[in-house]
Amino acid sequence: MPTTTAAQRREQARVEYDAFIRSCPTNQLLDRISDKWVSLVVCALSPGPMRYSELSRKIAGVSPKMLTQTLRSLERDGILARTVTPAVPVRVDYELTPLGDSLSLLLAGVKNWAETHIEQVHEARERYDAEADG
Amino acid sequence: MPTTTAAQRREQARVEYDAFIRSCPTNQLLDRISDKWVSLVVCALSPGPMRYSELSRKIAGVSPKMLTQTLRSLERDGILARTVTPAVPVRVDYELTPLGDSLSLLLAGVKNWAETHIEQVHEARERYDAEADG
DNA sequence: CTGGATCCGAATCGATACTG
DNA sequence: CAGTATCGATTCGGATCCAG
Repeated sequence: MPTTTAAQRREQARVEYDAFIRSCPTNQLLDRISDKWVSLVVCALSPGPMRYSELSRKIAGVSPKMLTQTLRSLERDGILARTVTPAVPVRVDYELTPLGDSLSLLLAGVKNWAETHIEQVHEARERYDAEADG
Repeated sequence: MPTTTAAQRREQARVEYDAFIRSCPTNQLLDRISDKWVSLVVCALSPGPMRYSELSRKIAGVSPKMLTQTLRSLERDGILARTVTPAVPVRVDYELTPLGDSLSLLLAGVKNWAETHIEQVHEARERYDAEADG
């Protein structure tokens, strides 16, 4: 007789669903842009190219580790291009690709929605929290 | 002389920047919709109301804890409404509010971008990984 | 200047068991 | 049916040190 039934079946469902989710383009994209630093980097780069140290200063609170990590993954995804200029102090520039520009446009849409509706969200929160108090 | 300099200054910058980020509506929204389950719940609910157990089944891999947590925060933000019908087995329905509908529209836009561009991302990844190999 | 490697603490997720 | 409480596992992010 089976020592596992419900647990195994649920585990199975979880794995399958996980695969489904990961294969969904929307979720892949959400996973990507949801990263805390991604939108900031894309936003920072949208006016034009920037050096590593410039980004590091503009984004302020980011650690070298996270900045590099973010930059690398965005480069891998074709969102931005990395250009190394071999000099005595090495110079590295980051620049949005056309795909990156397109993404920054989408982000602008998100930003627009956020600015239009965030107040409603805040009001809803206050109502909700007020009820919780009473 | 100070034993802390760079670290302290960065810490300070981090705190300030953190405040800036959190006050930014776009980031607030991104934080919200980036949650693994949020988009799934909104998507599941967009055709119409659903009961807790229906959601639980439709979203499959979610644990009760995460489902409740997601539902609660969405309710707090005015994205969905929770309706309790006192009966012998209690009945609870969840339904998108107008704000939630609006959000699901935005999500549709995101989905559209994702489906249009995800292939480019995949191609970029393959190129990148191929270079890494060689 | 531009990062890579490592360690560690915090936060988060998920499974399980239990309640009304 | 609709959750809540708890605990363990995992993951993430930051600090630090080091290298090209």
